[in-house]
Amino acid sequence: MEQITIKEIAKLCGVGVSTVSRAINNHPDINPATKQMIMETIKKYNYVPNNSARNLKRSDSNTIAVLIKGISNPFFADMIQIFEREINRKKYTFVLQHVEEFEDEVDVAIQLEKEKRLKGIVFLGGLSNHTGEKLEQLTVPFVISTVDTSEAAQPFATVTVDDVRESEKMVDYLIDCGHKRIALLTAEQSDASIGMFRLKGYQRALQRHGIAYDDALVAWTENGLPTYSMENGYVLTKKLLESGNEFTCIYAISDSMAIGACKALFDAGKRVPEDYSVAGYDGLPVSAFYEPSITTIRQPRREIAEATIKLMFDLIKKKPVERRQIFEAELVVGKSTREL
Amino acid sequence: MEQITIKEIAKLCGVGVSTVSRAINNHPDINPATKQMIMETIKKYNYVPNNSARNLKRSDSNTIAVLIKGISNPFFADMIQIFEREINRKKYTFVLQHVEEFEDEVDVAIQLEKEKRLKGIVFLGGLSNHTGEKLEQLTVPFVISTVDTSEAAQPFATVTVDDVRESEKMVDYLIDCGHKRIALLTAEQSDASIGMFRLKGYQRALQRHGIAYDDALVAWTENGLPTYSMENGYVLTKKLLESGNEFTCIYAISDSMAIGACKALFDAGKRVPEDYSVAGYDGLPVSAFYEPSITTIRQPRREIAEATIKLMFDLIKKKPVERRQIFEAELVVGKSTREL
DNA sequence: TTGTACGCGTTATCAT
DNA sequence: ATGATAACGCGTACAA
Repeated sequence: MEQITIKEIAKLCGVGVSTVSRAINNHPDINPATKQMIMETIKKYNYVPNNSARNLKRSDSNTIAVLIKGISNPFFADMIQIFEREINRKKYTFVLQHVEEFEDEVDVAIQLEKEKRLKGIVFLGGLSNHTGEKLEQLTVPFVISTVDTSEAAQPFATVTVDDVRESEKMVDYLIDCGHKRIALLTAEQSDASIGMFRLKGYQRALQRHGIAYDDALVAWTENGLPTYSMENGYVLTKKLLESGNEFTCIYAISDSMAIGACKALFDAGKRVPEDYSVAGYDGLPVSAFYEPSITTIRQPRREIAEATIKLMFDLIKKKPVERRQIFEAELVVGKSTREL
Repeated sequence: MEQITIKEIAKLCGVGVSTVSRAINNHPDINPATKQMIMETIKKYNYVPNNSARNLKRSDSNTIAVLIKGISNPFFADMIQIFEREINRKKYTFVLQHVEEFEDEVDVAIQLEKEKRLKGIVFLGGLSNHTGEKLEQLTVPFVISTVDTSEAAQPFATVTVDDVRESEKMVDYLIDCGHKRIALLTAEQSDASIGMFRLKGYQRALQRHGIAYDDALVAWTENGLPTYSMENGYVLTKKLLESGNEFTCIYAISDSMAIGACKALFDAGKRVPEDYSVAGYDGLPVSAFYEPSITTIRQPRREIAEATIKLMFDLIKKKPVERRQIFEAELVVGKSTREL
């Protein structure tokens, strides 16, 4: 099957290519009759304009790309929907770009910006330890969503929660419930992002309440399992139980891990929360549907997503903005924790 | 910031553009010294080739696109990983393309094929009621994964399970457990795809066992909620309970709905499986971690994903293939159902 | 081994 | 309102 081009359509219609182009792109100065005739032959011959050629020629495009590392993370599910809806609502084109595990999201962004003549970029996930040198190669505005880079004096636009503070809030609550020996399920020891922040919040809460930090109660991810998965939560909890160390509560840095923890406890014949309290983080829908419902930190995902897009457009429109927006998360007390 | 092009790099290096091109694309006939020099200036000036121009010029690209409708569906999560891994393993480029809810996935495919000079296309999700006329506009091989179009004599390459048969298998099992009044949580009444198939399996099982099909036990999705969500399962179950109709078992056409059903039952003071048995479909990881674990139909997602890619490459290589591959799913008996 | 020049399919500028 | 033509940035014959 031969590639049909705009030239051939022009020939078939007995007009010039520019007229066809005008028809395609809804230009005003074209005879409605000619336009209709052209559109009909286009339909008839199934002509589809080549996007590469368009992007090459165009100088701008009203397109906003959302780059996601870890696209199947349930945390992003409804956020993606909101990005899509809000960007379309502004008559912009929404492009969702998946970034592979081994890829550098900034490299992908730089490439995509040129390829698609982007107007703006949203980073979702990943992007933890970037010095920012590379980010300066981006010539369009960008917003980093949900990743709290937290290094002071970041010039970048970010919309996040304060992971340290929220984590501390949770552990505060658990301590207030009377728990003193709180186990922590967390990321790899090398993690310098979310895992580290939530760990820091844990440590701060302990310290403020005069409880000694006990290494033996911290379960680091070290098998190859996906950090935030239920399976990892299960495995870590099992190891914790087998260690013989005593604790009355498990705080997992994600809801999925918390659910895995519950399952491990059930399998060991324990009850939640009667024998052990279990808490998570994120406020995924499943935390409310699990039985017992999981005590968690509900991140305002909708608000974060909406604020991200608003910030994006404000930057595009060069309005004055607050570049560093921090949302407050909500402690949701479920049935998985109890007072001692 | 000026767009830096291959020409400028050539000028900076004092060579012709073709030499720069050769350096970039790892061509053999180039002086290693020249190449290194060029690569250094490229790095120095942060030159990134424009993909649109490349795609425009190239006639082929060793790229395979995976088009997904409903990208945040947890059912696809690990499948995406496998696609990514397998395609990369074959030294092909993997492109994940999200299809918006209101978009026609075939239109997107046609456009993308031209834009990126694709070698092949995988459809994941969506694509229910296509007559196939449009699909014929695709000039590269494509595979439809997990969507059982099931209309006989489809000339398309598909990798699926037999949704009707598997659904029937589940209901068979429930009936064997002694359940006679089995409520069904299903999709919209207008659904002509997965929802319809699983309904059909339900009906067949009832019929074979001489149990009358009772309209009152079928809860159709009709609020605007996402069909396969926990929330929808919750709402439908609640309505079912309030209807006063008697039943001993709930069969939901997805695990998420089943979990929502359990929650609704718990909230109504019922126990699972003592008061009501609950079954799902899909075999998502969460079905095993939920308490009680959900009796479900475990679709072999890994195998389906791997077979999809294998079929894809066989089609590309024009090897003889079995165009219509049907995998068997596994009935996983959890603790959410019991014998009467 | 390297450089020149053309064309990929489209849009935009400038005539008409 | 319409048509010819020059870019857009790159790859690749072809010539050197």
